[in-house]
Amino acid sequence: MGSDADFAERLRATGLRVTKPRVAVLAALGELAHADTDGIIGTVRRDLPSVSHQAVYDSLRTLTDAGLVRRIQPTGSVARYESRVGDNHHHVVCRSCGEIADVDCALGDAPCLTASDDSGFLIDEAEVIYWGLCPDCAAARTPTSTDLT
Amino acid sequence: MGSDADFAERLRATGLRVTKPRVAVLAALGELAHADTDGIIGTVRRDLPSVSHQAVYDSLRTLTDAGLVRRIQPTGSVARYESRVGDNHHHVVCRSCGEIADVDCALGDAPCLTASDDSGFLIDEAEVIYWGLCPDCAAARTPTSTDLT
DNA sequence: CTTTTTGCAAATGATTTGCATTAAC
DNA sequence: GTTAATGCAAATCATTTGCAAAAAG
Repeated sequence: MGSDADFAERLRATGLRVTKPRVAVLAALGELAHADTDGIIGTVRRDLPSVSHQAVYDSLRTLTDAGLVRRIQPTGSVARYESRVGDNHHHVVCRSCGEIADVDCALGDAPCLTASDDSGFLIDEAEVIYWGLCPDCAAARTPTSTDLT
Repeated sequence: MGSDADFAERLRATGLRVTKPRVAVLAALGELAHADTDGIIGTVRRDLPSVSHQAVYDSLRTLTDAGLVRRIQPTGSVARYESRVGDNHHHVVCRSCGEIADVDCALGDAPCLTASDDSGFLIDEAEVIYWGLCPDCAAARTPTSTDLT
């Protein structure tokens, strides 16, 4: 889903300079679902062995600010990134192993944007995290009993 | 909303030992809406000048694990805590100043728990963060134009 | 050529760890 | 009395900062 030339184009279209680390980060996010910085650096270094930690951090911040990448940080986890499709999707996080998967909100385009009392805030986005157990961790436990251990 | 004796009782009811830091942390969370560790320590030290950083961290973890306190961590923010009422409420976070307010989800008791595709996860909680601008920050900007600056 | 980005190293800041002392039960 | 929690200091880990060298437009 995207060649390097493709990523370069996307960067240019956003008004960003095309640099190797940035392209490599976009490529890495194309393969890794919800990678943390470590995973991203690892993958980026496959193509670009010499990238520094900070080049990746900087690329991530730039890309995030530009809206090409989305940053999420489930409570108790390090920052994770995903290539943002612009669609309105949310995440399921496994309480046990930290695995993350995408989910589309059942409510369509602007889920939950209707807070019953918004305290006067101008809300522009609703971010939803579903907490639970991934299939593997659920299977490892007794599905109905020992859940609170 | 809760005297120290009250907090002690709640701790006992949960099977936790009643210690000064824990009571003080609960008391602090009773006054502070969505405090970060720093704020909590500050408030706790008003009553208990000698508490250590770590006693508070430990209390917070214990209380969080026990379910008496809820930990939230909006992307790009430090961990924040709130006394958890057990009700299903969510949060609005100001992109500009970081202010947090509570909101009740318009959908009632189990909002958004219906993910269209749960990837096989056993979901037990939906955490919603509404991003936007608090009244003050919204007023500081032109409500409708310069929002993307 | 000019401006932005990289890379390096060191700094920061939140959170955790291990262990002796102390307090709760 | 036992067991668990505190306090202390040092460690860890993600992330940021400052500045010279290198690369992009």
